[in-house]
Amino acid sequence: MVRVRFAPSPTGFLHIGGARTALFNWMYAKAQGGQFILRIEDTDLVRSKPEYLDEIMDSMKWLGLTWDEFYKQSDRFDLYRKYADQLLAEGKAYKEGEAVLLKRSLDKEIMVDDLIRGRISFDISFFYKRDENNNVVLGADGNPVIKDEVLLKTDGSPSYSFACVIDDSLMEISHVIRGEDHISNTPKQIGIYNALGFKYPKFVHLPLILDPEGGRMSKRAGATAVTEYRTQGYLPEAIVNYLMLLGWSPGNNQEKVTMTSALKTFSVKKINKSGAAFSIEKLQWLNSQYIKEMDTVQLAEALVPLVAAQYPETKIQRPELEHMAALYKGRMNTLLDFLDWTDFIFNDQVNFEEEVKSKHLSQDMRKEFDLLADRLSTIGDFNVKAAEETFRAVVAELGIEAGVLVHPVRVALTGKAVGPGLFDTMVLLGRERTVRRLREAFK
RNA sequence: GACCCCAUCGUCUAGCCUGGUCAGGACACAAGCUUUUCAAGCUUGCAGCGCGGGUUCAAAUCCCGCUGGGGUCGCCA
Repeated sequence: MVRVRFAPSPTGFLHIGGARTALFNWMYAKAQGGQFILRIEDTDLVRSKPEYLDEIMDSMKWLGLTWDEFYKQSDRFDLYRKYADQLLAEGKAYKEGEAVLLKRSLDKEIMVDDLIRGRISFDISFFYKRDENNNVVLGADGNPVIKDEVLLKTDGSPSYSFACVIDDSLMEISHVIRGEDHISNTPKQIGIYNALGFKYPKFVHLPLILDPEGGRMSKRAGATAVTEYRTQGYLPEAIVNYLMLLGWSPGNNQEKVTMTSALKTFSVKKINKSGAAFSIEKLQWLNSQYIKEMDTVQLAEALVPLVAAQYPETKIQRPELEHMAALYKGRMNTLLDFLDWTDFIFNDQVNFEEEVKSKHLSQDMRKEFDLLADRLSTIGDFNVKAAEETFRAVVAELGIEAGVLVHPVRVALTGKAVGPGLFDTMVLLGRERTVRRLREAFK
């Protein structure tokens, strides 16, 4: 039975890199018919915060990464203490003040078998104690001093490695899938497995996500927390799709992948070894693809909270929102883009971009606008077809090219030089506001 | 610095294991088509095996070195 775990520590928001680690674990569990465990590593009593825990769980649920079992290390301190006492009794550990340290065995080298990297061997010098200048500290006998691993800290809480090894063993984790930054921790943990007499799980170290320049992922490089992407209007499906492509490929030149099809081919051995730079452009493209495919009703539903946050007083109702969603869904990269496109509908006053206004409305077209407004006021049903026929008739009557009138009218109605078809826009705005904005354009 | 990992278009990647198919796809970028505008869509284009040695009839693919990038070196996780 495959059993994997994601083990975040609640000392910050769920990071996009952490989300990918969780995703790969989750996918492996699902692909193998196994179980996915969420284990909260809150052994740092000072830095762990309940609000971060809530945020991590919310983000995971939002991404669809649901878990089969849940544990918190802070509930298990007695257990770690018990094993520390056992090692103490066996003479495999010793006390230093209140802390408990592991006596290191003096193996010449330590092997770690990694499912995607093969065998990694560590030089024993990895465990040498070093001073602030990184020079190896020598003991009285002239040999290097080995730095022993802390098992229990002075405050009684377990060290990361100790709790991790005990939990992975007791929870019967079959595959430890984690970031590459843990490779160097693995030989230390191997020592703990050996002392405890526990079997090793299989290790899988994922390549790290790099910033767009290939450097270390940091706040400066853009959004790092999953919640930030959420508030910026990215869909969970798009994020999940993008993240799975970072270090793994479904083959067959697929980019947009459904989870169902991804799970059919997902395998740990096909995961890349090299780090992957995060590209916001590709995420945006995927997001736009998912938005375009979204059902209009569903899209409108997703837009409701954004609209409510931006326009708490709005009287715009659901049918109209759906109409807007249908018209703009082809031009959104993120849900947030919707608000930029549609501000002219929510606001009484049109917000003109100066450049656009001077380009399209500097020439006085009062006469043409008034004529159009007159005709639009008198047609029966104000629909797209009727608006277009009326518009074409006015243009013909004035003896001008359609384009001469189209652009200024769009700017007068929306404040923008670009957007969906003009007649769709008119109908969306409604006759009353369309006519009013035409009449007031040159006042 | 020490130890460890890694290396295909600017970016994500297929191909590498089991050497021999013009090194394939996607994002971005550029051009064209379409069009009342901008997007979208469709078509086309640009662009890559880090360097140096081997092994071999043949190397992106196997081996070694170099260089470059990343990670770790806490009583943080």
